[in-house]
Amino acid sequence: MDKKPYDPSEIEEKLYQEWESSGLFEPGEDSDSYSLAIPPPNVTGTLHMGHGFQNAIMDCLIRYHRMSGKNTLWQVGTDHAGIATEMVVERRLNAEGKSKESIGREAFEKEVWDWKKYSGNKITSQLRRLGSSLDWSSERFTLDDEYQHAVQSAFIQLFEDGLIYQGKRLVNWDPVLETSLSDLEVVNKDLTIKIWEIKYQLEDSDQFVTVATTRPETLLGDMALAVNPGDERFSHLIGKNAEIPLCNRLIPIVADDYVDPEFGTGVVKITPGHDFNDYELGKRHGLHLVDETQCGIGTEKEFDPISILSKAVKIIGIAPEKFHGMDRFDARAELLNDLKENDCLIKESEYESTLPYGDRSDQILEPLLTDQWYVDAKTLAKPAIEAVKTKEITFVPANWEKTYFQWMDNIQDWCVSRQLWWGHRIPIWYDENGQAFAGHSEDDVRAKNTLTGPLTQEEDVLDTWFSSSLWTFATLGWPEKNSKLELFHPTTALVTGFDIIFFWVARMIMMTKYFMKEVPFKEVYITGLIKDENGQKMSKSKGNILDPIDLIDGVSLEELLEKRTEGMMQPQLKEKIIKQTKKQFPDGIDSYGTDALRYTYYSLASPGRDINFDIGRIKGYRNFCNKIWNAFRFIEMQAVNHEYQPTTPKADDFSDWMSQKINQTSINCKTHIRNISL
RNA sequence: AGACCCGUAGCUCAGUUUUGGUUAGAGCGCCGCAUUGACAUUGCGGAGGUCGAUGGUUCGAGUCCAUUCGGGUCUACCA
Repeated sequence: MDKKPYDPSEIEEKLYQEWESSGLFEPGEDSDSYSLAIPPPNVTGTLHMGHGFQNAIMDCLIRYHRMSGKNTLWQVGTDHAGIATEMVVERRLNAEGKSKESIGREAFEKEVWDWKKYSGNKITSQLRRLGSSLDWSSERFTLDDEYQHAVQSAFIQLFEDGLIYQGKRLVNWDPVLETSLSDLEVVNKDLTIKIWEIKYQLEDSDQFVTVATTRPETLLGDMALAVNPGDERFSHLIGKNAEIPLCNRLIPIVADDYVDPEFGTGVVKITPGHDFNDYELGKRHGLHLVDETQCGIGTEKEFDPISILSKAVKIIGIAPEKFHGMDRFDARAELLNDLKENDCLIKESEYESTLPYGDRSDQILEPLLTDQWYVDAKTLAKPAIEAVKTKEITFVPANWEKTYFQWMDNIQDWCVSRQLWWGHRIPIWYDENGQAFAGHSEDDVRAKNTLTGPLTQEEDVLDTWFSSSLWTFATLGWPEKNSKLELFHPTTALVTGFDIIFFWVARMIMMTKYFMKEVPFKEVYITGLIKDENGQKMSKSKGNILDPIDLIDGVSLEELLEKRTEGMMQPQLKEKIIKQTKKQFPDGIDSYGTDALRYTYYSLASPGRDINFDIGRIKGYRNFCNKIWNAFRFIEMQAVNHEYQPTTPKADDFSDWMSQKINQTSINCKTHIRNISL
């Protein structure tokens, strides 16, 4: 017998391989089933503490039920993560002096697939290292042929049922990635920004009105001014025209309740092509261009917003020639200058407001008028709301239901098209007249609609979350009917973070209710966020990221520093991060083993609460593992030394007490696991 | 503007609903002692808490109610 203390790395990996190769994690045929679907991690990503935490919980649940005799399936798979992955590959191309446009769509897709192959195994090997007893025999990827077929089928059915439509509307536009984003991908940041007051001359008069704006360049696309109907200061102006400075265009002054007389100057410029509220107001008043020099009001049908920005957010269209081709912010500076020279700029001041940023690109977004595909979320939401109201699905902890309802009750149609190349290409073909037909392939579309003319396929791809909203049933082979789907759907529980309740959980419920007529899962366990020991969110820019694998296998200081500083968006933070890391982990991080890590997660887990991960805790649990290890070593040694032979159990006080304790412990475990209080 | 969460020992956290009930627990850290044959990733002992504050309900409140302070999150936002 060796004299060494507990050394987890030696035994854990070997044991996992034995488990996996023996088929222990694979499901059987028994109808008494229990199933979980893993929230699919980004295929090119790496595991973070949150993954570690959630997988530890899921593994506990699945192992408990497996050992209780249930037929278990823990579905594993990865997500293609459209924008995130496309960005990474694009950056790599740029580093080589290439761009995605220069190599073309097909070559680019191949690049991404290569990248996926290169980095895709990393995440799965990390999941194995965490000891997660996933069924690897049924691993799925959201861009597998079978999964693609499911996504297409879902899209086609929604299209044919009239729940997906194409529309020209304002979307949140990311000017760097040059794609639309859904409302959820917008991050509103609180900032101190500038606000300017600008003079608009009244028609046939030497009088003017003053308008406040934070985006003066949108003036080039103004279609009206608006005042509150009850505001006596301006009631005489309603119905009159004003001239946009520098633009030689007259715009009507309209009355609308949207205008708050208390705010700014009480007069608002209306730019329906570049602001969501203005768009709605413009629609109400039927704003449209009568000719180049005059905007008019009319019916809602006549509403025709104008856009003065291209997809690269450069000035175009009806704006004066001199601004054409200028970036939005350059145009702003230039325009302010011109306004000043023409005595049209009255005031510049600062005020607290918010600006929309892209969650991936971290750039200021621009509302832009484009053709996009939308899912009728309001219709799909109804059964999804019902499912939670009737307790077909329960949230743990229950207070998340409130958050869920709050969002679902006010849900907006979901923009699902993205102007990217990496993803599920929208299964739509257009005929010569631009009419859209849905189908699995060009042949399919032709056959179904008896079309003979030329067809062109839609260029856009689908929002990644569209495909992941089908996750629980698409992984089981839907739309083909099969025994697996029968056996394991709905899944029993979902374990995930609150940050994707809207992105994923809500949409899964909507889609699954629609296609399967049942819920995707019966219980949603919402975990808290793993933060650092000071309660700070773990993030690359703060340099406080911990890799669960490093806690398991240990890491040297050099490696840790390398990891925390590579590929940084803000290199100026590098020194600070190095200093702080050196201080916290002067000798790197010890190897603690998977069991100690998971035990730490369990001990810190409390439904719905964020976790401040304290490195001290894991040390304690490693020592606890060591204790158990040595206790067994001791027993083994004594058994050998004393040539112990098992005999029939004798009734005595001590063993009665022991078995009673063991029984009670087992009952406690059952209760706690049922309540997911680990 | 609305909704939600947190505040308990020096630090990180249990305990708070279902069920209010004697001296409020754990790990780490700290102090003291012990110990080289399962284990120093050790053993034994100890100090340390106005349970954020105020008021209320109650025989009894960390736990229930109201108010309030501090920290955080989400959703929606007016030029």
